[in-house]
Amino acid sequence: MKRDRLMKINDLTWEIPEKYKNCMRVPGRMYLSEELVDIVEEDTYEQVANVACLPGIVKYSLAMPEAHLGYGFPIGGVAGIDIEDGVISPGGVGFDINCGVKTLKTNLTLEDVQGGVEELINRLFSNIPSGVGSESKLKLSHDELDYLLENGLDWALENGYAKQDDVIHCEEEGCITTADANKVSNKAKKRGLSQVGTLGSGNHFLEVQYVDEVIDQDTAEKFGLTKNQIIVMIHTGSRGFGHQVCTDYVKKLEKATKKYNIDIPDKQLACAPFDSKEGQDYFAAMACAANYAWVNRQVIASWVRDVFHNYYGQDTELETLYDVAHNIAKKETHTVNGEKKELIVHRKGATRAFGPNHKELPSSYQETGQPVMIPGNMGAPSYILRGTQFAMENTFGSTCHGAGRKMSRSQAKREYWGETVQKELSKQKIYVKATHGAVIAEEAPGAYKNPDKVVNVAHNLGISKKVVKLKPLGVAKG
DNA sequence: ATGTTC
Repeated sequence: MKRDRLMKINDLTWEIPEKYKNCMRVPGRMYLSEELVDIVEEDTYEQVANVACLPGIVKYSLAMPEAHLGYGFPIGGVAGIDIEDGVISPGGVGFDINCGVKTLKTNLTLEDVQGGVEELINRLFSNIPSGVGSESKLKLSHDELDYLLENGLDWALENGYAKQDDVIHCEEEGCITTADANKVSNKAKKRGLSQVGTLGSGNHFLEVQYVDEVIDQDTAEKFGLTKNQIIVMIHTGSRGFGHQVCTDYVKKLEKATKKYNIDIPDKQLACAPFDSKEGQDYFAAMACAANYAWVNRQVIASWVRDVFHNYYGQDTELETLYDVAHNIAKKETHTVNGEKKELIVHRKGATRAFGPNHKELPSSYQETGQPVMIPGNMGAPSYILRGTQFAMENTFGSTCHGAGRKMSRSQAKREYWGETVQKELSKQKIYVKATHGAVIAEEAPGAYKNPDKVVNVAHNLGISKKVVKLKPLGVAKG
């Protein structure tokens, strides 16, 4: 990245001045270490500046420490936009609407699973469909799907896939109530009918981990986390359903951008006034995809429970720590220049990180702030952090969602061979089971930035604070 | 991310 256009605010905060582009309404703000500044692509910097041109954006166009190139908005991008005179943009949510992480904490320890991880992962792999276009054991009728889209986790509760505790420990309690299934195309619904309870492909995974290090003892206790405890992380989203919703609405909002004479520097920032018919239709359809993803992760969690119960006994506990979205636009109230404002907060490859005493958090997390899950890569640690007041004041309550790619998928496939990567991971006692070698090559640890360095920026800055460090034992991938 | 090229 060209440093001459960046203004250094402090060691971890960099600003793109408002005057960099004529259309910018606010400055850009990127949270990066010196080292990360050097590896962020020039185009990512441009994307942060472009987002600053959107009508209604307040404070800053933000980029979290993992920032890299995305569709229109950067991955790791956060934008708070005034709902009264601002826009909503599908590019600020991403194609995989409500891609996110659900974390289950077990009552098993490292000792309990030693020697059995390979068998456990194989069982998880064969019980939870994965891969591109994978189909579920669960087939829904059109009416059932419509109900699921508008009711989210309540559908899972009523159909025996969830407990009340799962609903409480899920962002938004697993349902954006303004979802309207009439705003979703039949094409999207057709793709969605057979994919509830499927993992998908790419960076999606199901990982068995253990708590390697307790960093914040007090919060770890409140989260119910202890050293050597076995943890399961589920990373997936709304599959072909959400992808189709995004595709449909990018086209509709490209037209709306022209209709409402909105001047944008990049076609991929297609948007509509939040308050317009097009904006509200997208928001109602996006909510359906968000609800779909919460149900998807919950159904997978339910099958994960079945596998553990069969393998380790019926009394094995797998409680939800939390389920959090990292590709979503949410209606939230934040303080802007001393005034409370209703915003549509776009988080794209960014995790919500609400701090203590936030009314939207369950009572169990009022004191600590919400749990934040940041996966690393197949061969590296993941972290559980907590949300902070600093995040509320500086990032609309957001932090990074992962380490961020360092290499494109195609480049990774040129650099790595799946089976070689698998063998190297095996030497580190990490068992990987995938549909084919290409996915392992694309997801090779070397294709990602060092997660410790990215998480440390978030931690040192204070937009989330480390609670425990997790190490992978085995992973099932699509 | 994605029935990986409308």
